[in-house]
Amino acid sequence: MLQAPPQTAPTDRLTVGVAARLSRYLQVLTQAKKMGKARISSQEISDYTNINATQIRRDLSAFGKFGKRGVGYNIDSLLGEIRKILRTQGQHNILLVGAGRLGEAIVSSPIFAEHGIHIAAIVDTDPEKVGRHVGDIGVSDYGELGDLVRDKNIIVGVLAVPATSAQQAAEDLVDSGVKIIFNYSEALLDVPSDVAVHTSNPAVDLLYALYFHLT
Amino acid sequence: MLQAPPQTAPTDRLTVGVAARLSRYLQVLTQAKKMGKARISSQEISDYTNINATQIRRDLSAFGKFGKRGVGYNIDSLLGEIRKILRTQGQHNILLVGAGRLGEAIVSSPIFAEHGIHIAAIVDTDPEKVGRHVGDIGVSDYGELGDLVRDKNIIVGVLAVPATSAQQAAEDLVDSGVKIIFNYSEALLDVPSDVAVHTSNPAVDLLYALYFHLT
DNA sequence: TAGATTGTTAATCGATTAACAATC
DNA sequence: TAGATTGTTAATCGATTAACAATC
Repeated sequence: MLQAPPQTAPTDRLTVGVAARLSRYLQVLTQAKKMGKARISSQEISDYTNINATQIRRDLSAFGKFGKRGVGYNIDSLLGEIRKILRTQGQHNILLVGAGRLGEAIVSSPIFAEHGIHIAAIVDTDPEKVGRHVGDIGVSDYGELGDLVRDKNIIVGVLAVPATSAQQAAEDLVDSGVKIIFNYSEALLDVPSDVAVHTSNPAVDLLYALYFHLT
Repeated sequence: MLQAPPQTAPTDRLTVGVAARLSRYLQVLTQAKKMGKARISSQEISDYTNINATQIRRDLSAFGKFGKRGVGYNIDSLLGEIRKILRTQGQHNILLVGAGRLGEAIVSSPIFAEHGIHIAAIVDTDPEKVGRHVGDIGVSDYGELGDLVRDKNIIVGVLAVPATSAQQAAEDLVDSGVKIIFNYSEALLDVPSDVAVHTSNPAVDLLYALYFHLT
């Protein structure tokens, strides 16, 4: 069987599955590093992600030989390699809509900063909340949403608002030019087809986890 | 439920993928019903979930002919069918560890109640928080965790605590007999192999969404 | 060396997609 | 009827897994 050229170009666009898995490896490596580990094996990553260890080695070896046989992967260098593959080296500015309990919980999480995601602005409609600080960031009036998106070079809008306000907020983000929306509300959003909506729904995950472990 | 079993046996255990997708359909249907809709097409479900419409029809038709050609699916009846398939009709009791901002946000979300998941108890180590109410539920002292798990028939523990406390809380849940842990912290948890850990990590999803829409 | 773990192959299984007849 | 959408098939693609030589 005639084979294609030995090194097929891995610089092509990743599949959704590969990008999702690489992101999870990144998170495990970040945490393992914080715990003081210097090396990690594919089996350890598998234990934390429930992704098959062979699949992990396969994913990584498609981009290079990052591991050492008999030893495992160096956490620092693997972090760098995956960041290169995902091109998430730069800073990404996001705007948070909603300074309630969920919004506060999101801002206070170290996860975003660890991955180069910068919460550049927070807006809320409640006059009581405008001017207050959540973490390091002052809460702006909701009416400034459009200006903030332009001035702060916002590329992602994160919705941490009640379901009843989510559609309106999504429309205002879209009108300001935001093309990626992260929806933490339970609402279904109608947006133009060139806008990507990711709805993050922990309760849905829980439901399916229940199915699996109760039967 | 006097229905004769179809020829192929769909009473077998579902695959992980099917169970996860059915859970997402359930969430979309629940929301669409709240919005006053009575019917929905596979294409509409596809728009909200980013799951291919053919895949949705295929998933559903494996369990019966729930739709009407030219019309779509009746939301109420499809909700009932999927709940039957996932066997999530009953009440499931969960215990929440941590009454901070994230814990409060979780309790105040209507999603859990909508899917028959009952937050039966909340514990926290902070004496300031013990005795207070979060939503309808009083906060108990962390030391009562074991008793609460037994008395309230808890099957799932939800961790909404800082990463530094997560491992200890996981161990205490495991010692009390809990076999399903939902981890909203960024910590990596080491638990016995018969305990299932689901880590829900919005920032990781965001990271991979960024890869897809920035390139 | 002896043990451990990667990198890789090959086989299988499930997901995805286009297409379209059936039928509401 | 005419338009819409399901249910289903068939082809293809990606994920999963076991196995194991290479090699640290």
